Amino acid sequence: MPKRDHISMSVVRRLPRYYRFLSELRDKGVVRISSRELSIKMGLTASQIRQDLNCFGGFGQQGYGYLVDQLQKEIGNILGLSHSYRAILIGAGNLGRAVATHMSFEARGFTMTGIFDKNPSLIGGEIRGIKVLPIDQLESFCRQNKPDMAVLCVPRDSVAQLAEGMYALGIKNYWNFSHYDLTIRHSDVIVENVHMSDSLMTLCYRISEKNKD
Amino acid sequence: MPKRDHISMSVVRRLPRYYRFLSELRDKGVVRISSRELSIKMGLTASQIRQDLNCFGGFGQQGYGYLVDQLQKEIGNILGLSHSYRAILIGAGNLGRAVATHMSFEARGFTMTGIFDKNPSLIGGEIRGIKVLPIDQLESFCRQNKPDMAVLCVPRDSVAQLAEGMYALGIKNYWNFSHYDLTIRHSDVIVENVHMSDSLMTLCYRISEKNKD
DNA sequence: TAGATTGTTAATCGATTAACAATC
DNA sequence: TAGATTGTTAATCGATTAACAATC
Repeated sequence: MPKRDHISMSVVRRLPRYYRFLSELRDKGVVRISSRELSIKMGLTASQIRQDLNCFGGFGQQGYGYLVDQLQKEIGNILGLSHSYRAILIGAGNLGRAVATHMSFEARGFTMTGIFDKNPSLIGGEIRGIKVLPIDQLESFCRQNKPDMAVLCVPRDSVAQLAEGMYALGIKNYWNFSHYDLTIRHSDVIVENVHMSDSLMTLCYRISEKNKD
Repeated sequence: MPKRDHISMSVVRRLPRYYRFLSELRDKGVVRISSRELSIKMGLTASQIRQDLNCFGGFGQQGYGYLVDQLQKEIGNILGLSHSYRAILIGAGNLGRAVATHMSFEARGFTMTGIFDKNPSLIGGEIRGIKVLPIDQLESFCRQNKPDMAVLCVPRDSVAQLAEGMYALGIKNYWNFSHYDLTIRHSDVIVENVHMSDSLMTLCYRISEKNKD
């Protein structure tokens, strides 16, 4: 389906945003949109939108624009959201719980299949209908369920070693919230590091710059 | 202090990451580092690091490198982390609690001064020693305490209207977790939208691409 | 057909990298 | 002084924007 065989990361990082805007338009019942109208809503140029979409295919109709519903679905497919990759959560504290309950994994290509913690007071509890298991059951769980991805909501000091072990159990993909830039030297590993506090510091910078004037 | 008067956003977005890496090195007791060594750790080029830093000043010593402790402090100052902007949290649910407890606001230029919710079962509770107040006390609180920034952890449908009201109460800066791209037309407003699920979708894309081969 | 808007190529702009002179 | 490494300029690369022919 892709017209080009390699897509630049800056385009990829814009796809989820296109997906969100189109989903919202579709929910509002908007049938058709031109690159120009969309560009105004999203704060991009019409050129860029057409350029981006054309990395993957010609989804529009000349003289008419794009069908919102169809384009939203196409981008969902490009993102692979109809997959159902098996995810597990490591760390059922405040942050883990928030991530597990706030993200609709199902709508984003994943199913949550297991939750683990080492804190006895959390073990046995339930999050979204899934029991929190002790971390020492991780190995047998992985053998049985072969999860595709792990959400890491553990303290920063434990994450490197933990990921090491999980890689040995066959987990190759990580969504990492641990405030530590996880890098794994294996070429088949994908890590998405999320650093919420980077965004807070950037906000601090921008406020400070503004206040200088 | 800045050598150039306008700094590109791509440089700004890298500053928190420099800050984190340097903090870690300092904590490990590393005294001195060259752009080349740092570039290897961070996965950047040495050129880029020198270029980035020189937007703000000559922090290094030719023939020697950079003093880790000093450079970390300089970047902290550039980011404005020694400020103590007054922040409030709107929405004390799962996500709000996680954000409030997981971010050390104090180390990032902010102090948490108030927490608000409309859910009676949350009101009166405490998060990090701060009482959760009913949202209808927001107005009087703002008059008294003049918060600089609001962390928005509310459902996506309520955020636009809420922010509208908060702007009227004098709040100009927003850290928005509400799954909605908040845009406010006033020129003195700064919004940092955080979309964690964008990162999840990007991960889904990358996994799907990898699995194609 | 005329009007609109895409898909795509070409031009521009900005960000990254390379190179090297300055200097510790 | 020689060696190392910065600060800075110049070259390259890639991403964004502009323009326009294709076509619905």
